[in-house]
Amino acid sequence: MGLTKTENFTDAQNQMASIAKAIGHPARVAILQHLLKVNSCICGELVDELPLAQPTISRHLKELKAVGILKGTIEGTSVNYCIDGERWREIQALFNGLFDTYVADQSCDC
Amino acid sequence: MGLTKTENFTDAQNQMASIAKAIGHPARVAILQHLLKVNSCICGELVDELPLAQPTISRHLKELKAVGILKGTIEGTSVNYCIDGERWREIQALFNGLFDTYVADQSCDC
DNA sequence: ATCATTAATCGCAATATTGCTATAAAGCGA
DNA sequence: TCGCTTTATAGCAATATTGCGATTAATGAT
Repeated sequence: MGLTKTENFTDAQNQMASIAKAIGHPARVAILQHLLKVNSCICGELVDELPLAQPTISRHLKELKAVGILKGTIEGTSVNYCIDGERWREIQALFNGLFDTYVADQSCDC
Repeated sequence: MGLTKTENFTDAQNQMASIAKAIGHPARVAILQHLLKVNSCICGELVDELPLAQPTISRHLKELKAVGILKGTIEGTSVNYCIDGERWREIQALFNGLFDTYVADQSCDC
């Protein structure tokens, strides 16, 4: 039905999924990479950088902001976007928490 | 249009996005967590574990397999699924490659 | 051979996502 | 004020995703 049954999963599982989903689009990966390189930039700069229309970029920014990865500060007529460092580290820890659960001697006959 | 313009992004960006997208569903997070706990299991076990129908679980497994996170081995009438350890570490490195690009003194006025 | 078990696939319906154009909203400068 | 710049939103069309029931395929057991 296109409708994820979020109510059947834990908050932690849903949160993990939301963040991964936010990163799960090449345009949003590109936005993150650009922000990592230049620290902060306005929407228009990304419009010049990426092959997508301005409203599309704006929407992708909104989604990254929704999961807390980005912060946006109004600065006159433009909006300054940057990565939320604290949240960034938090997310990294969240992912590594999952990754590190795999133990080297994990035995399986596959 | 629901159609991601993958051709406008780099292979690395698309790969990163595909993997994140695969993890970006609570059912798939739950599947990974279960596999991390029990090392390997068959589809039916996940059907008992998760509140989703068998065809739905099967589909989620397929998506995780598509990006290489899981391996499945036919074992009689059942299929044994487990995490591909090598790929798992590879993916962890890929994510940390992105996360670690953030430097602590990343200055921004947000 | 027949039946049971297990998993994958088909095909559907509902919802979500992506991208665009057109438009609004908000601030700045002349 | 009027226009310019910048970003967000509305609204649409196309495609993708999610989930299910029904079915198929494949193996193993009787």
